Amino acid sequence: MGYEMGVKTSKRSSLAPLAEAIRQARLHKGWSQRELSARANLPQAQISRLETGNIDPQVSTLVELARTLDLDVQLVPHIAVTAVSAAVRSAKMRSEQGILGDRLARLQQAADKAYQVAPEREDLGSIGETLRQLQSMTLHLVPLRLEAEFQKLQLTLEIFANSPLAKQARRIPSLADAAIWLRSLRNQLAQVTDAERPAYSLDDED
Amino acid sequence: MGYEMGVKTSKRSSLAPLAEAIRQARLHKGWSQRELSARANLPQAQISRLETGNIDPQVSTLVELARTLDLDVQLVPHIAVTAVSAAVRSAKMRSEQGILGDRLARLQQAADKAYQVAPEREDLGSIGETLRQLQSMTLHLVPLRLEAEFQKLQLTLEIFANSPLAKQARRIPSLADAAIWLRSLRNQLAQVTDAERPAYSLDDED
DNA sequence: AGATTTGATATATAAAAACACATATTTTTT
DNA sequence: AAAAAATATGTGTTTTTATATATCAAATCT
Repeated sequence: MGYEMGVKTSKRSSLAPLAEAIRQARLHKGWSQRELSARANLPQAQISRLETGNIDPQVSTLVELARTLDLDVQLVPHIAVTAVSAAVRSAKMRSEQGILGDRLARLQQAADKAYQVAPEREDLGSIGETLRQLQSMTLHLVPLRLEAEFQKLQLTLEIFANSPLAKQARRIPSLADAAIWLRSLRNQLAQVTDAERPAYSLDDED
Repeated sequence: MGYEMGVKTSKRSSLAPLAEAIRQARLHKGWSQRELSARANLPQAQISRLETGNIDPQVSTLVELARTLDLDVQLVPHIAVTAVSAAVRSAKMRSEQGILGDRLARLQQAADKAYQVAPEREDLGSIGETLRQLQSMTLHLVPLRLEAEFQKLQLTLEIFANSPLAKQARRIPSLADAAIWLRSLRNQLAQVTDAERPAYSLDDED
């Protein structure tokens, strides 16, 4: 199977960074190849081949994938690459901070509402309080990994607040767990703010 | 000839900016399609078709052309495009200012040398003086259009300084012309520095 | 453990680029 | 105005992607 792949591989080696960037962007959105394939209207097989560097796609294919992933294909002068990298990094950071802030605000609102429904539940009070504290902290990290947990908690809180039955439900372990988890998260962040290194890494796992 | 071009054009419309960027980069280098074709090791016909948007090239083709033109194909997050544009603009500006400064310094050196050879020629003295003034000015524009003229002048000065025969040549109109041209250029720039708009446009002619 | 999802490959067909030429058509130079 | 250079376009062949579909192995979820 290894016949005549000399030219191919050399030609494609320069494409590897682009392929990897596409993959990372997709993972960052939490999309599977199939999900991306549906959104970009391209076969999943094609995306796999592209990401693994087994093809040298046409520019329109790359552009379409990029567009779907909120990316722009641009030609950057070599003399500007470092400046551009810095600009991208800081723009990303700002954006993710904003996303995190919005999430925390919505969570806190949901927690407050739930607490009004059931003021006897200490865990709800704790959750609201911790969320308030988290918001007031200047975050030195953008803990993307937490988004899934946050989403679950948001849902739980909303269901609790809106369903009149949920109040007297026999047990809602997720809420108690969430209270504990949130407090420990706040403690970790407090350490960070007190001049320590981040407990959660800032970079992606590559 | 216009049969079935619906899909093609729509697919390719998003590529137009890239094609145009390649063309502009090539023109900025002062290269013909043939020159680029030789450097990038691609047929000229292919470059023409790409620049006119008549094909949807493979990514390796785009990357190879870009690399030859000192460009990098990058995926820029939409949220970062404005910041990136700014970064690119300022990096370009810094670089071009540097190029212009170097050119002026070399010109002045050549003019001085020529003046030493023939101190009786007033035009040479004027040229040297004007070049000195141009260098000391903070330039608000990057007059790329002038590079060709500068190059010619540089050559003329060097030939004059190095050839012992040139001194008593019957007429060297280019030198006298250059002296006048340089002075008028300096005057225009002086106006600019005195709060006016640039006489030469900063942008390219598109 | 079993079911589902995910990513990588395989195959066959259609479409398009890459290529090497040749040749117009425009633009620039002299 | 003529010559030369630069760009666009045409043709036939080869190579490669794009697409549809199926399958397989591995990771993930229940």
